[in-house]
Amino acid sequence: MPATTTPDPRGLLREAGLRVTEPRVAVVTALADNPHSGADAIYAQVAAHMPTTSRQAIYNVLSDITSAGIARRIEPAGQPGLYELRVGDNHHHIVCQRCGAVTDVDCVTGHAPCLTPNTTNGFDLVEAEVTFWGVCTACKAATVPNSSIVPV
Amino acid sequence: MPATTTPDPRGLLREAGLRVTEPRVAVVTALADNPHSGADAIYAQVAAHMPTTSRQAIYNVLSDITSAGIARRIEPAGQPGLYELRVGDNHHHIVCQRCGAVTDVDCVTGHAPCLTPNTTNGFDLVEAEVTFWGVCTACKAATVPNSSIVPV
DNA sequence: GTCCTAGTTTTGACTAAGTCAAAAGAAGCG
DNA sequence: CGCTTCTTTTGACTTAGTCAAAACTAGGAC
Repeated sequence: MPATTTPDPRGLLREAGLRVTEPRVAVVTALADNPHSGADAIYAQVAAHMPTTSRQAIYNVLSDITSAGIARRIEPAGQPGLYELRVGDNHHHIVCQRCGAVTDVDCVTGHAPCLTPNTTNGFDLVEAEVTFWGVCTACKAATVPNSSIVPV
Repeated sequence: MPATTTPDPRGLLREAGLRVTEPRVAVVTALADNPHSGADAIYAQVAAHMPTTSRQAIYNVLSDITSAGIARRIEPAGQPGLYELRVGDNHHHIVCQRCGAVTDVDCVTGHAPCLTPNTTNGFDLVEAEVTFWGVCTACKAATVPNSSIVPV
């Protein structure tokens, strides 16, 4: 009953020039079902179906598919690295300061860098990464309203 | 020779309602001299003058002055937490993808959130954090031009 | 000036997240 | 069907940071 929204993991891998193996298919599928997951969450999900999987394999696969351009790694302050399959559209994220929930936000301009600073201090600018911080619906509704994980 | 740009560490601490102790003064001074330093770099700098200092003391002080509002913690992806004394002006950062160097960029609007997404997915928006990624002058000039620490 | 007490610092063990490297195992070409 | 190269496993290790209890000290009270 997991309504696999996956656009064919095997195809994705093959197109990226990566060998199609069980762990890789499992990781891509897990990411398609649960975007913005960390290595550990993915490991848990994959290990449920494939108990022989090692945590190291997950790290390997994530790093492989990230450098192959299938996945992207984001790292909001105070959280371990999270991965998502949505790549190349230069979108951004809203992160909940209380529970860490992450959702996507479309980029206004649609191409990188979507913003430019008024002075670059001599840097060659490649990309602007925008992270919106706020409080998600669930946390707004929660009973104890004052316990942020990220001090403002 | 260290042209202490410090606006009186003792005053800063006292105004924030914190006890003025040697480790705290040393950490604030170190941060004033070297903004965007990590806990370890600060520890090295402080320990040079105060060899009895413990790494834990540095973590305590950093966390104290951060929650007192004297310092701010930033955490660019792939790097440990960095601290700076410049607070309350909602500025942003440019980070070098090769060497990790960080410099400040003034915020265009000057107040938080300086940007708003076109959909908040139900989140209450608090702040927009912008990180510009690029290549610093030194790395542009470096001999080996292709070894980023952050894959694009 | 001296004492007291809450707030600080030290010490040292511990956790989380991730990396490194060598050996065992499989994908897919010929 | 076998070979070669790429993957995965195993397990030790590193880095960044947290937790908790004991020792110490800044600064107000006397």
